[in-house]
Amino acid sequence: MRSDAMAKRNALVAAARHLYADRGPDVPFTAIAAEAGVGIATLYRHFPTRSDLIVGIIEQVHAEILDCTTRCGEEWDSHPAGSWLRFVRALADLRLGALIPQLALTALAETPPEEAVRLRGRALGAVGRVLDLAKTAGFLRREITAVEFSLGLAIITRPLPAIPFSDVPSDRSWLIDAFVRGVRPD
Amino acid sequence: MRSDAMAKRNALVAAARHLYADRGPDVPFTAIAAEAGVGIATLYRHFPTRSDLIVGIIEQVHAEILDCTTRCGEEWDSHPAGSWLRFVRALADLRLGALIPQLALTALAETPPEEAVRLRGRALGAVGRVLDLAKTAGFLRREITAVEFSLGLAIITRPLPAIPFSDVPSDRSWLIDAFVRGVRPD
Amino acid sequence: MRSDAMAKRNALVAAARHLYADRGPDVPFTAIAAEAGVGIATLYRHFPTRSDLIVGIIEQVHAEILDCTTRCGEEWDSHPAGSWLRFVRALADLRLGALIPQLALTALAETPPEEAVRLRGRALGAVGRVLDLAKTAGFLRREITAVEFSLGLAIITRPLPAIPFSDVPSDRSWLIDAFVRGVRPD
Amino acid sequence: MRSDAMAKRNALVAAARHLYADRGPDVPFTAIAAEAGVGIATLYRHFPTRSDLIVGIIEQVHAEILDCTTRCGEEWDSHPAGSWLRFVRALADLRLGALIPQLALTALAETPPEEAVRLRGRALGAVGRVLDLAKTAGFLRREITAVEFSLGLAIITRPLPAIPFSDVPSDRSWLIDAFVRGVRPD
DNA sequence: GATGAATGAGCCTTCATTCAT
DNA sequence: GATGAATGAAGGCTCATTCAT
Repeated sequence: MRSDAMAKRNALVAAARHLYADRGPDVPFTAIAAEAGVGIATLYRHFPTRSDLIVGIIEQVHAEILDCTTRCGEEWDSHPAGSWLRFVRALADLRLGALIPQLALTALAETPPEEAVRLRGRALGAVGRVLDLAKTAGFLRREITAVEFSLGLAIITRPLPAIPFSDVPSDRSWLIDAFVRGVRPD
Repeated sequence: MRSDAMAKRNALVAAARHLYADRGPDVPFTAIAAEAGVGIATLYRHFPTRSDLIVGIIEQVHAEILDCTTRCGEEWDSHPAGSWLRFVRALADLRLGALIPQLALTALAETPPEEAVRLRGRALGAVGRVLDLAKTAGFLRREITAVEFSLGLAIITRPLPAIPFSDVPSDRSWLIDAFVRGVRPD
Repeated sequence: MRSDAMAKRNALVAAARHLYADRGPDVPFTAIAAEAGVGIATLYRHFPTRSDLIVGIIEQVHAEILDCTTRCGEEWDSHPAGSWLRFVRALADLRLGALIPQLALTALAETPPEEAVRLRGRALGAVGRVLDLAKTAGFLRREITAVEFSLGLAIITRPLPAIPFSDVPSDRSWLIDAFVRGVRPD
Repeated sequence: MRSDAMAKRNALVAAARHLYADRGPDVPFTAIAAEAGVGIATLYRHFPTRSDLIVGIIEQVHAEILDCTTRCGEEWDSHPAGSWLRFVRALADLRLGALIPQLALTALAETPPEEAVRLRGRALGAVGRVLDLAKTAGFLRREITAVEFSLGLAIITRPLPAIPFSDVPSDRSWLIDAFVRGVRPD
C-alpha cells in the first residue's frame, strides 16, 4: 500500500504539472484529481494545502534543473557554444513559466514554503555556476543575474491560454533564440 | 443623454482595462462596474457579452497602437535608431500582454468577434509597415513577422502575479532591451 | 424593491432564529435560506458573514428584552411579586440560550462584532435595573450580577437536541421556577 | 492480547469522553482515534457504529453514577445534609451535560440502543433512591422525579462553547448552589 | 435608461466510512 | 487484529447573469 500511495502521489504531481501548464492557473482541483485518476479527497490527503502541491511540483522541476546544469557542466569543455545553446533550450523546455502563477498563489496567504525556498536557492546556485561559465566564454552579459536570467526564460516560456487567432505561431523557439542573442554582450 | 451614456461606456472600458492590468484576469464584473461607478446592470446594457467588453478594450488599444505607429513614421527619417527604440518601448508600455487572458476567454465560447478581427488586422498592418522600415534599416531580422513581433512583446510584458521572493526584479526594461537586441540581424 | 428586500431580510432572520433554536448550531445555511424561501446567495447578500446574521438575530432579541424590562418597570409598583415572576418567565420564553452557540461561533475567528457588544451592553443595563428592583424587594440575592442572572437563564433554557428517551419532559417551567426560588435570599 | 485490546478500547472511550467534554460535540472521529493513540480503523473495529461508542461512554458514566449513589448511601445517616450536597456536586462534576448532543445523534438514525436503555434505567433507579432519602429529609420537593433532577443537573452543567465576552464567569458552582436551593421545599 | 436584488451553478474543503495491505 | 489510504457526499462561499422596480 505504501508503494501504491506513492504511485498516486506521483500521478497527482504529474497531472497537476500538466494541467497547470496546459489550462492555466485556474484548473479546478477536481480536474487534477480526475486527470490523476483519484478522488478529490486523495489529493487533499497527499497535499493538504495548495502550497504543498506546488512544492511537490517544484521538487520535480528542481531535479530536472539540476540534470540540465550537470549535463551542461560535463560537456562544456568539449563544445562550449553548443553546450550553452542546448542548456538554454533544455531549461526552456521545462516550461518554468507555467509555475509562476502557482508560486504567486502560495504567496497570497503566507510566506513561501520553506522547502520551496531551499530548493529554489539550490537551483539558482547551480544555474549561476553555468552562467559564470557562459559569462567567461562571452555568451552572456556580466550584469545579468541568475534570478533575472531564469525569470526571463520563465516569462518567455509561460504558456499562453488558447488564443482564437489561427495566425498565432505556437512554436516559440524563435523567441528563445532571440533571447539567447539578446543576452549576449555587444 | 447620449453623451452621458458614452461617458459611462468609456468609464467601463477604462475600468476594465485598468483592473485587468492591475489585478489579473480574475476580476469580478461587479468590481469593474464599481470601479466605473455604475451598477452591474449598466455594464451588461453596454456590453451584453464578455466579448463585447473585450472588443471595447481592443478599440482603445487599437487607437493607441495607431498613435505609436503614426508617431514613429513621422520621426523615422530624422533619427531612425531612436525612433525605433521609442516605438518598441511605447508598444511595451501598452501592456498588451494584460489582454491575453481576456482574448482567450472570448475564444472558449465562440469564434472571435468580427470587429476584433478587423481592428487587429488594421493594427497588425500598421505595425508591419514600421517593421518594414526597421528591417530596411537593419534593426530587425527579415524573418520576423508582425504577429510574431507583437506576440513576443506581449509575452514579455504580460503582468506577473505578485511573486513571494524579494529578489525578483520588478523592472522589466532589461528584458525589453534584450528583446530589441535579440531581434536584430547578426 | 426596497421593501421586498427588507421582507426577505426579515424572513431570513426569523428562519435563522427558528432553526438555530430548533435544530442546534449546525444548521446548514442552505436550510436557513430554504426555510426563508430564498436562494443561498440572497442570504449571503444580506449577511455576508456568519457574524452579520447573528447580529441580525441579536437585534430582534434585544428589542424583545427591552420590551420585557419596560413592561416590568411599568407594572412593578402595583404588584412587585407577580411582575417579577412574569419578567423572568418572559425572559425565559425568549430562549436566549439558543443564541449561545452562535455567539461562540463569532468568537472563533475574531473579536465580537461591535454592534453586538453595544446591544448586549444596553440589554444588560436594562435587565440590571429590574434586578435592582428585585434585590430591593427581597426577590434576588444581592451578589448575583446581571450577567450571571442572564447567563443562568440562558443556560437553563438552552434548547436540547431531540433526545431518544420518551420519559424526558419537554416542559421546562419547573426548572425555571426552581431557578427563581434558588436565586432568592435565604 | 485480549488485555491489549481492552486497553485500547478503554483508551478510546476515555479519549472520546475527554474530547466531547473539552471540544464540543463536533470532534472528528480521527481526532478521537489520534487522542487514543490508535488508527481510525481500530476505532471502527471496537465501535462499529456511533451508538456503540456512546454506549461505551455511558457504561463508564453509569459506573461513576453508581459510585456516587453508593457513597452517598453509606454516609447518609451520619450527616445527611453534607452528604446530599456532596452528592449533587459529585453528580455535577460528571458533566453529564457533555453527553447530551451525542445521545441526540444516536436518536437520528434509530431507536436508542438496548444496552443504553438498560444502564440508564439502573442509574436512574439508584439516583431515585438517593432522592427518596432527600425528600424524606426535606431537601427535595416531592414532585421532582429522578429524570427531571438528572436532566436539570445535566442542563446546568452542559459545557458552554467559549464565549467572546470577558465578563462571563467561567465558574458555575453558583448555579449549582442555586439549583440545590431551588429544588428544596418551601 | 439605470439600478441592485435574486438566483443557481460550481469550486473548495472536510468528514464519516470502507478496504487493501 | 491493526493500520492508514481512498472515496463520495455535503456544506461553505463566490460569481456571472437575469429581472423587477
